[in-house]
Amino acid sequence: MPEDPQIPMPESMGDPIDAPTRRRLPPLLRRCWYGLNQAFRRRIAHLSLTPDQFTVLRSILEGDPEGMTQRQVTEAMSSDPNTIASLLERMERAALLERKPHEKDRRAHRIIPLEKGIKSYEQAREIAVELQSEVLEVLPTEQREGFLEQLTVIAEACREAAESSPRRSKT
Amino acid sequence: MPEDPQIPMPESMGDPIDAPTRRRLPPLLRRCWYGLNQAFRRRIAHLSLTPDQFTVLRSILEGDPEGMTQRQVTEAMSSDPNTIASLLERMERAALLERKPHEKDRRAHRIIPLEKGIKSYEQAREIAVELQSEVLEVLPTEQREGFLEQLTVIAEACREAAESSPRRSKT
DNA sequence: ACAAAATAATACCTATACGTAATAAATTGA
DNA sequence: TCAATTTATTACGTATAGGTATTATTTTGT
Repeated sequence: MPEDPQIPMPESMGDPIDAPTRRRLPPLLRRCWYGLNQAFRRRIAHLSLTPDQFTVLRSILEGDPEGMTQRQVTEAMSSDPNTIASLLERMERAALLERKPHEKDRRAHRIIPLEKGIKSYEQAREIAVELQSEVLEVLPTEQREGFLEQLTVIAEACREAAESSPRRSKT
Repeated sequence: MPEDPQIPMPESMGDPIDAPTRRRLPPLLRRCWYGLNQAFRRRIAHLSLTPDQFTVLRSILEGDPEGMTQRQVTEAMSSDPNTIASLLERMERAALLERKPHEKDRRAHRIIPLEKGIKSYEQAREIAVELQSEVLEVLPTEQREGFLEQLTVIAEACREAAESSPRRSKT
């Protein structure tokens, strides 16, 4: 598709990699994530659901409606056990799901979606699909799959960067 | 570089756009942003600086070291006035910057970086540059600029989606 | 089998994210 | 000019992000 085999190279290519004139990954990801999140939050506010609560519901409904553990939800959401614990606590209070003792592992809980959670999820999902299409539409059709593939590679690299950056000294 | 002019089309292309088998923009952006942030937070923790505080310093140092208003910082960070207000308050307490009354507009403040903020920023920036390179390296060189361009387009679309999603009714 | 290490959650803390409301000052329009 | 509107910031409340420490269990190594 590129009419020129040479890589298109903007003038800014000569600038240092962190110059404001360069396209930099972190600010771009920041704008993407905050913008997408804000849009979604506002569009589903009437459902009394937050974007993260939606993501929890998506994770457990697509993952294992019979009951993932909190740890599994944490992994599925690329999140943190602390964050997930309080998130699930609020969602249980809101009757979106329930936590049952795990029959095999008495340390763990099974997270079970409730009717209210399933219904809210289904309504929000339509809005999510519409939003995603709206955003992806700004890329030419032929570029979309390639872009998402590259983003997948970058996502994996980010996850690895996080894992290889320990909290304390690498004792 | 693609050996086949045809767009590579995974089998999952036949699935509904929100099927778990499809590459979906929101989960990918989530993994990218959280992973990158977590990695950066851990790598600069010894500087007593958070990723957002770093972003504030970058914004004012690249924007106008003579004193942007909080509103301008808010725009530069694709953030929210409330968030920025408390962020700046903590940073002022930590002596990273100071807020001076604006000489033209008595409602506004000028945000001035302090020595400590500049020093911390410079140290963190090297880590940020290294991290960004590390992540981008997983893409073949020829794909990087194109990817960042597409991400720029997506970022703009996300921002527009957020702006066109009002908090309340569009009264 | 048993002490040590690993694991699932929780408790508690600080930092963001952002909604609503209030305040004060600047801008606008008749 | 002056009342109405807009704008910059703060105050306050709830939700999320994630660090450290603790508890309860399970798994491991010998």
